[in-house]
Amino acid sequence: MGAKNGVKEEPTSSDDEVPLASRKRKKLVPKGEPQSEGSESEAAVNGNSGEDSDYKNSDDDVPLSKRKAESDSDDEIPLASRKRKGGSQKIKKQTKYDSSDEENVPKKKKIKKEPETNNKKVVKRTIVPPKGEAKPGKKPKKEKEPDIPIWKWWLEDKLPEGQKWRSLSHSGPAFPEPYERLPGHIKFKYDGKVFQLSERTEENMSFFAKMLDHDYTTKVVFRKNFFDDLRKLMTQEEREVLKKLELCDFSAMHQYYLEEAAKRKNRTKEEKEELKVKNKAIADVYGLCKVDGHIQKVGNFRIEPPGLFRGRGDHPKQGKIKLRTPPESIIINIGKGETAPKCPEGHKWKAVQHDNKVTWLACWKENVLGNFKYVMLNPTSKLKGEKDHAKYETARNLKNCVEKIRENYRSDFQSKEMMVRQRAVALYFIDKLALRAGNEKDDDEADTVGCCSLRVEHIKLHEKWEDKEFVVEFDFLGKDSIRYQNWVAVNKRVYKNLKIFVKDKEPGDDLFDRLNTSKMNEYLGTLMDGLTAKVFRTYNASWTLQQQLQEQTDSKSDLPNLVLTYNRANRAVAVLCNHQRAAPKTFDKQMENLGNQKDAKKEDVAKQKGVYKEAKNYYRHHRNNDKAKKRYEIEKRKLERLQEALLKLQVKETDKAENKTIALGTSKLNYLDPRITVAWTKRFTVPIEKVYNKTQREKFLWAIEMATADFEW
DNA sequence: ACGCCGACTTGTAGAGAAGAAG
DNA sequence: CTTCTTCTCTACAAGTCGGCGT
Repeated sequence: MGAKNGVKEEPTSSDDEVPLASRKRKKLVPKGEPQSEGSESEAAVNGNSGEDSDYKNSDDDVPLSKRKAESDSDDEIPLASRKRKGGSQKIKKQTKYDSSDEENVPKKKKIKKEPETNNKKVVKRTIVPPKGEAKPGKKPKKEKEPDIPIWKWWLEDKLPEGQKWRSLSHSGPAFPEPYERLPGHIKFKYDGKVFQLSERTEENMSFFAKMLDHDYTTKVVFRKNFFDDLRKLMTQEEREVLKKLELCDFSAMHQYYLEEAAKRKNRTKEEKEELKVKNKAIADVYGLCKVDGHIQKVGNFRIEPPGLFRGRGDHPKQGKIKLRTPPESIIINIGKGETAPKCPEGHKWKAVQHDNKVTWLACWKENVLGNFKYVMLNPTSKLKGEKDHAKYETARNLKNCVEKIRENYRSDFQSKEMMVRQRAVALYFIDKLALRAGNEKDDDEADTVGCCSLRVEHIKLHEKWEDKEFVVEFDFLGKDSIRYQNWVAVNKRVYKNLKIFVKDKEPGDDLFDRLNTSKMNEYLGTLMDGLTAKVFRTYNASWTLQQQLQEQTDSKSDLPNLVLTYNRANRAVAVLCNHQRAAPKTFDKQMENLGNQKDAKKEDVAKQKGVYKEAKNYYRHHRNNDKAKKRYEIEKRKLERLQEALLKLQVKETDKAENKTIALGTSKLNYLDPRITVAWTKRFTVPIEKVYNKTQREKFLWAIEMATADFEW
């Protein structure tokens, strides 16, 4: 499946055969080794309000949830008791965000004044009445949609550069259910003795108890982080007693939650229906908003519930407690002149702002990593659709100048300037292998890399590998700690350069020590407007899809085989982008089942063949017998249908086998220009629902409308 | 130049719904 | 109808990248 071969000629050498087929990739199951962080957290607990609270991450670790629900601001975080300056040399993260009010509001550059022009255009008032809670059964009154359906956004007037909307109203975010205490008979025991827990500790423990069957709870780092945080959030009395996680007996709690889960699963039809109605009522209020006069779906309108942080791979912060987010932490973004969504009784929003340079409706800062979380629109919205379209247009644009860029970097392989050489080689990888850019990462994140952050230890150079020359072996953990393993025959000059880059370096040293993503992107920007590293991924993915479809589609194929062709093209892209999934747990069994089904069907076919032949024979000798004729025809059709079914099974089997560890969804959703797919389905009259499910059709409605059968990328 | 921050896209897992098999 | 499988959808973590302040 040399998807990209033949396109990117490498004049200088034989590196065209990317041994895609030979890739062996597996998810690295990270072994959670100790990673002991020292005793900082202990200090945190003890120094709770003392002057020695100068521990790492002190800000992050301050138990926000100490705040009373009614508290009206963040101010009560004992600022005074915390040092924010002294000794901060070793404290990198800490300053990231501070707890004082102003500082916690994302400082938007120029949000202060909105251009006058908008005010004029502010469409009439909200249709989504702000509500404290969903009123089941009563939907917000619907207004009729404006003349131009929203998904034909390309027919609408463009907004001025940088402006994202003219008017915006919504109902704010929905909050998760409050914690429900365990029934009295569920006891928690510590060191064999029943112990009465405070509500907060019980809630925090419940997060752990619910996960007891999960692998996470066996990991040392996870357990330590959890228990450290748990202790910080305990009452004084609890802290004095509950000192070791190992002595905590969660079995009663765990059992209880298992039963609850079972109950949930065994809900009756009526209960399910009731629940559905209730959810719908919530979605009708919080799931919709109005942008520039159009009703649009909101994406993630629910505030994330509290729980334990599930960092992927070997994340140093896995297991830390993600606190419940109170309204006091949430910033609302709405149109000027709109009434802010109603805040839950007795609370108030952290702030209400009117910034039309951003697309989010609400945001808050999450306590574990200190990142912002946003409530944003659904992918079906104009705002997202337009952006998506623009992304693909940029990638298409790259198509026109990619050859020049390639020539460019090839000649840079010989530059006297080391940075330029490194940049050229890195770009070669980004282009040829669709690697991610690879920003630097902090020590308190999982150790993963991309192109620019590759280290010496991640590649091996082979003068000869199997039948190829100048092979680079890649083996590293990429995004989400997914392993990337590949053997690539490269341009000879690239190989020589790599030899130089590696020379006199330790395994842990940066391969491209003069390079980083900003330099790369800055450079790319000079080559083409809007060009950045990730555009290459989009470009190569979409280009490969089109190429594969063009090459592989046999217009005489029947429908199942056409679909198979599409899936194969899709798969070639997924392989290129290294989109992996864990092999389904029951994969082998499933394959076996399919095999059995196929055998059975084969038998049926054989049997039917006999019946058919007999009928045929009989008919041949009784030409004028209507019954014989009818029987012959019936048996014939039966046979055909069976053969068809067998074929389908066969196709299914191949498709499944090839798909074992490959995830198609990501590329379909994020990398493949939907217009290519749409054009293809139109050209070969494949029903669109064979390749896009409902959500996908909604997301790509713009492309379904836009692309004709002759669309060419 | 560089590090931090904010906003936005990309990515996998897992829950829940729907469908097929027994 | 129940049970097991498969598909769909949501949740939320983890990237990318531009801009700002120093």
